Amino acid sequence: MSREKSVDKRQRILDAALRVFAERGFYTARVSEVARAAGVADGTIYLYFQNKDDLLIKLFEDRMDFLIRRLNEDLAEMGGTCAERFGRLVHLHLVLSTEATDLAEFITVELRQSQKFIKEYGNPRFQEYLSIIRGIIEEGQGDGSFRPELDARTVVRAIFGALDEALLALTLAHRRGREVDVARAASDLATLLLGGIRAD
Amino acid sequence: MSREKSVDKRQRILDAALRVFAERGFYTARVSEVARAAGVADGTIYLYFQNKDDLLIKLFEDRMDFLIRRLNEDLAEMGGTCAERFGRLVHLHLVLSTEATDLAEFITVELRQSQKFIKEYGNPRFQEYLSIIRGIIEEGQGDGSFRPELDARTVVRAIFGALDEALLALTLAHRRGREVDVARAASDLATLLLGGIRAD
Amino acid sequence: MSREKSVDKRQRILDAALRVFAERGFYTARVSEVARAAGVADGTIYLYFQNKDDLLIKLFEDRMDFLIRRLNEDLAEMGGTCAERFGRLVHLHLVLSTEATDLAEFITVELRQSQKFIKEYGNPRFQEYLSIIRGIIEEGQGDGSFRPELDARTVVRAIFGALDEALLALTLAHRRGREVDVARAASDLATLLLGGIRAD
Amino acid sequence: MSREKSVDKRQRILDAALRVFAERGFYTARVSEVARAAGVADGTIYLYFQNKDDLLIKLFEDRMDFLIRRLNEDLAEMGGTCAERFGRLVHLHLVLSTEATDLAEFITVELRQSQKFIKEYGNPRFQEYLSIIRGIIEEGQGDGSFRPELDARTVVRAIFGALDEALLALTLAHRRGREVDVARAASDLATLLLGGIRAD
DNA sequence: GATGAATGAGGGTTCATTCAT
DNA sequence: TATGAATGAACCCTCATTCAT
Repeated sequence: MSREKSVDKRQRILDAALRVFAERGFYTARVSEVARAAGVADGTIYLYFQNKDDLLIKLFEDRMDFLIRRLNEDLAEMGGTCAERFGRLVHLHLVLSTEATDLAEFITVELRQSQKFIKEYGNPRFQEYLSIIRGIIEEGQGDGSFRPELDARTVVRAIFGALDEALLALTLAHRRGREVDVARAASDLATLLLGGIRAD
Repeated sequence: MSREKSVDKRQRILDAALRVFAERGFYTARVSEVARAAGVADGTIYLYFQNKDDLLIKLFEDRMDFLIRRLNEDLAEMGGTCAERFGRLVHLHLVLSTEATDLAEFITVELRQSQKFIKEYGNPRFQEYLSIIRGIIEEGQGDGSFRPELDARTVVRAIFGALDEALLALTLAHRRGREVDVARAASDLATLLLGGIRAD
Repeated sequence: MSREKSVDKRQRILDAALRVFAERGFYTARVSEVARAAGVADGTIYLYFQNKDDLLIKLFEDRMDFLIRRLNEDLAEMGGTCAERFGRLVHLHLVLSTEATDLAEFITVELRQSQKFIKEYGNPRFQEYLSIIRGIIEEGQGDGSFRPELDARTVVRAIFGALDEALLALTLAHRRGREVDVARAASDLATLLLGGIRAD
Repeated sequence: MSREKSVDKRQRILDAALRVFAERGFYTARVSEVARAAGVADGTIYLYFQNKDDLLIKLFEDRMDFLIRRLNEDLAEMGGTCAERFGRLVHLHLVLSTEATDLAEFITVELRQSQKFIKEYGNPRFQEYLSIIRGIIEEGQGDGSFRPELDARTVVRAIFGALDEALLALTLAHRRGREVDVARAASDLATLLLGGIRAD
């Protein structure tokens, strides 16, 4: 089987794992469920991943890489003020709730879950995501548009928390079939957070 | 055995579960570990709780009740403006990172974890906690000190997210033995969030 | 459950393991087969033994202890010359083929099998069994009834090999329902081996 | 690929299997390990052997054929008395411990292992090897140099047992890097066994 | 109530074997 | 022939839960 197809199969397993983990949660999900969802045999998963934990880690890395790349590309091509870029970031984050519901649920619910992520694994991709936010904040502080006296790390962490929780709320609402006005939520959230960081 | 002692034992199990779940995570933790930590036999846990899930739910309710009561009492006796009360709330939330580290870790990490909480269980205590924040926001919007055009629900959710994430960051930092300036963080966070919601 | 009964259950598992391992071989045997043969649940085995390997080791130790004790007691009370004692030892070894067929098959087939026994585990009980034979040989060399120029270790090893192989042959014959004249075989074997070690 | 090369590959697999089975034991060894050691793909093994069991059987036959042929040729060209031929046989058996360590370990450890060999498979090559020993014994009994009253089958079996155990002991000692005096051991063993079978 | 030995369903993982290339 | 990715049956072991004491 060609390298092409192998990459394909690995990706299919990751895609399936995303769906299954989002639906059932990592610990509740069965490896055999992921296999079935991917259309492969149970054993095949172990050709591409060391074990169930490794699948979680690799899935997390894969999707964070995707989000980080998408965010970087989008912000790179838009230009604009820090405030505008910040608003764009908020929008891009929240829009996952409807455009990539599984991913949104996976990120919001599973990110904190495992000791492996938060403690042992260290989670560099998460740090990278935070550093994108931080970049905007510090740029704004540098050009005088954002309040300089606030500790950027605290601010960034708070902003991510606000985004993440909002995303969770929107995602669950969307899952339950409720109408979700992502644009409005993004607008409100951007207003709120910008109000807090903007220099007078 | 008297009612007194039974209540005692139930509480001992809850306390042990908090420690063990904070340390190991709900799914990774073993019922026998909770039993050992509580100084009771494995079977005893099932005299007070239906099963492991029920233990998690009851623990969550128990600690949220504690937090809610503490918060309500503290806010009730302090009086002051909405902004002052909001600042107090932020401080009380973050101070858990050093004064109740296990609880902080449990809340921040386990709260999102189980589908049972978020979807099936519905999680009324969490809603109650949110409603305390909401009360302050709406009161502030009512008396003109807070910006009225923001959707209170979105704001509340974002604020909780910011608090929760900040608490997580502080808790993990504390766990790793790093010096943590809770007061500073609380001050920064209050400034940030108040800046966002305060009327001009 | 009392200590008494636990010991009982542990022994029941060992007895069952002996039967199953003799019948099926260690690697081919399933833990669940041992459990069924012992009349316990699969998991119960793991209350008394760390894992399948440990069960094998403990079984080996248990039965070797039994054989060693039996041999020592029997030889202790019989007295007699070294040659007579040697003849008795041969008889006691071979009689296992009909009086403890499972044990005979287990010892002859499984003793050499596992790396764990021969290499890693080191196998002190086996050494102890050899030392009983060695004691007789060296005593005989000491009192001039056995040839002193032979290296006792080589002799002992060869004697054990002869006994073991003879036991295997008798056991398999017995298993196949053939008439087995253990006394004759023991007599021939004793004659043969004594002829080799006896001083002229 | 020519017949020549195929035979080559079959032999390479057998050689690899000998090494791997000696090192790891049949049940612990993986087919993929044999394949890697042979420098072929896993599937290739199944072009030459029906399955893992068959590989073991064929390997056993191959090496026993080798031993039997070597023994027959060596004994045929040496001539001499039965006692001398017997001494030669002992030496040839034990010398495997240093000149063909893997083979020695394979024979001594794996020969008894599988029920398949002892019960189902019946093991004609092993019988053939025994019959060589038996030939010498019976010839000696016929010409009056060996004691005629001993049952040849019992004697042969005992002799093989002694040889086999001695070979195992020497092989393991050699594996552990200890100095092994094969000639001395062979001499002692021949003396011992001849003393037992020789007519007075 | 309290115990903890016993249970046994269930799941992650392995690995002999197959078969499309 | 040869390959090695893919398969999936099988098995060891765990651990939440029960229940006789």
